[in-house]
Amino acid sequence: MPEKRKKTLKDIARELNLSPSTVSRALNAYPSLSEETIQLVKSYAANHQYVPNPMAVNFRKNRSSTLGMIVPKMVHHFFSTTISGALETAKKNGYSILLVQSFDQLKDEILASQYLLSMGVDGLLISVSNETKEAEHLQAFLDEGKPVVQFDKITEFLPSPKLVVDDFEGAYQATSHLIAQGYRKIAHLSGRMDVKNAYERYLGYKKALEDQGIPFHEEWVPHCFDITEEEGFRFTQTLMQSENPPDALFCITDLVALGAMNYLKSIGVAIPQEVGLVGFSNWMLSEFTTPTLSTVDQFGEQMGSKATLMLLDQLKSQKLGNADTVQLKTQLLIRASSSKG
Amino acid sequence: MPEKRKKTLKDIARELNLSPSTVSRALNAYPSLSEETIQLVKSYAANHQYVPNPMAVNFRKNRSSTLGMIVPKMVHHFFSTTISGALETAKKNGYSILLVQSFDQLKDEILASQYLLSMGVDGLLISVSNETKEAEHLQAFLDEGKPVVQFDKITEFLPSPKLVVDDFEGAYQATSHLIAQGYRKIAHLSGRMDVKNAYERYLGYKKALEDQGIPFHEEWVPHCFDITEEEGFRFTQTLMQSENPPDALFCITDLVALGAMNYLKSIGVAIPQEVGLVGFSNWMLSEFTTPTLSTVDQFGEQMGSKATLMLLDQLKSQKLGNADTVQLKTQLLIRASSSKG
DNA sequence: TTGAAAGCGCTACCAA
DNA sequence: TTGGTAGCGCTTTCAA
Repeated sequence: MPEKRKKTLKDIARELNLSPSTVSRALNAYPSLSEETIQLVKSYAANHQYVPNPMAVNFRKNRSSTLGMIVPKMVHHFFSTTISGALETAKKNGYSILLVQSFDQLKDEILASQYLLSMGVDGLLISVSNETKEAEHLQAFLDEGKPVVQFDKITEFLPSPKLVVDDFEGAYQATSHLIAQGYRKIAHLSGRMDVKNAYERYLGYKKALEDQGIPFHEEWVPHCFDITEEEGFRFTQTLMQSENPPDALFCITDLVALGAMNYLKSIGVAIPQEVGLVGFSNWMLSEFTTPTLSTVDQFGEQMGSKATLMLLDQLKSQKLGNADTVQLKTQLLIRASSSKG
Repeated sequence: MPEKRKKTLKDIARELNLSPSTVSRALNAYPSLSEETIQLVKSYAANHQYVPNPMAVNFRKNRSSTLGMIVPKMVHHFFSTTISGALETAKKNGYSILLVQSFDQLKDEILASQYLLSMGVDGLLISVSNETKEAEHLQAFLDEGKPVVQFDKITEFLPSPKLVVDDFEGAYQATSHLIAQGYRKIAHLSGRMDVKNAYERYLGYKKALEDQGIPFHEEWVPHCFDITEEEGFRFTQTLMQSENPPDALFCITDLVALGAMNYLKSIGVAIPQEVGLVGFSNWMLSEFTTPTLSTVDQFGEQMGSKATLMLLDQLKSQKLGNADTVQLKTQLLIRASSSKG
């Protein structure tokens, strides 16, 4: 390799007959320097394409300028938008992001945490796995003085700031919309009740029914475990074949709604005329189904960005006590699958 | 913050009455040390949860253990699988990945390159934007002795190893499959002819027709510019309304095929009975359309992993001359949209 | 087989 | 307003 020796700060100091400290201060715009010196050094550095060695800076400042980020699975559309938002915001603030997937398994999440710690990240952004029911591995960050921000999928076992979507409200609105469209027998393809988001959506659904005086039937709330298209298909089949089939389905996520849609189409049920359908998360695919799928948008990009800012705030303030939960609003997107009129 | 002072290598040396160099050598399993000392140091380090400071190591070794990765857009399913594969492989080899998106714009790609360079990455993985017709900004990496590997979307303007999918062969197989199914009037919803992947697929399509003696009609090959569902819909409409409508469509990507499918369904054309349909890339959604969409899988995970290995190889060998192109096989996935029988 | 010590590039403290 | 200089934690020569 060409091995071009890079110019260092010391080189500049020598060439300019200044001390390294002065050059350093000039480059970092210290208040006490003369405007003259600052200009001299800055223009010289620019003209000789001096680039500070980031490794040296980080080493000296005892930080890595890197944030760890753990998500269940990055191929999930929502998480990829979340990551995208976090990356942009981190970059703008001089940080980079080290990304790891937990594949929704506690075991992998623990490994990921240890890995990030060993890589010396300055803080952690995490959306926990479905299996996470304790948080020792995350507490380890706090113990080292490294802030953590949880987003979307959170655990109460770790005292850190949390950023969530208002799942309850999103589900409430989705269900209310179905009611407003004239549906009365509304089922909910739910998730695991020990996963907070799923539980909140369930509660929002239930409350909406209650508030408009629609009876709630436990048997209309099957629980998906893996949250797949296949489960959506299968549970919808069971529901539709029961003696009292529903006339609308509110699904915990778009993928499940897609399964429901596919089953309904397979037996020739008209959507939305005979059965209404609403999903959750605004997956890319929901725009392109036939009919298009009504859903609840979670603003993933914004969430990733906001979570990063919350983490950077802690890094700046050097305070770790905060364990507040910030809620982001959702937005109901009404598309063809639930629009009778 | 609690500010727990971390144990350093020097601490261990003192506590064990050894010199720092010996401890360092023991931890890194140097050949010349006595087995005894190695064991002593290693177990002591483990018991006192010593973790080497990665910043110091990188600084000392004048590297960052970080690879830059530029992709057009990470929310695209193919790229997110690619990233996933790269992340895993990098991690296994002690490297992390710094990810940036170009949003398919040269301007952003240039900024991304400069950013990665300033962050001191050791090498670059890149899938170039549609706009990239020169490579000065990438040459800058080579000039600094940092290896580059291009994958999927490549430019010939940079002499670096390249990893691509055999687009020609994939398109050839897809088209041949349609012919084998009995379709004879096969259109191709193509892309920009100045983008290599699109051009190769176009050539594969054409060659397949030629080899089986099926006439080629230029007017059956509209060119998408943005590669969207909307374009798929619109161009299919134009084709189907022409005096000589095709009986099959091979689409440059699944999203375009989805648009085609949606148009065909909207006018009541039966898929695959009346019109056959094949996409490209195996987007997640292609499994879940009705009917399910035949497509060409590109093994994104494997591609990301392989590209990373190619980059690490160069890092190890310290040689930058190589500009070979490695081709990965594709796999035709035959699903309902093209299965008459 | 082990130790001593220099030094990677930068920042920040203490002086002047 | 500027300079001198120690030192971050580690690796790696050179010497023993």
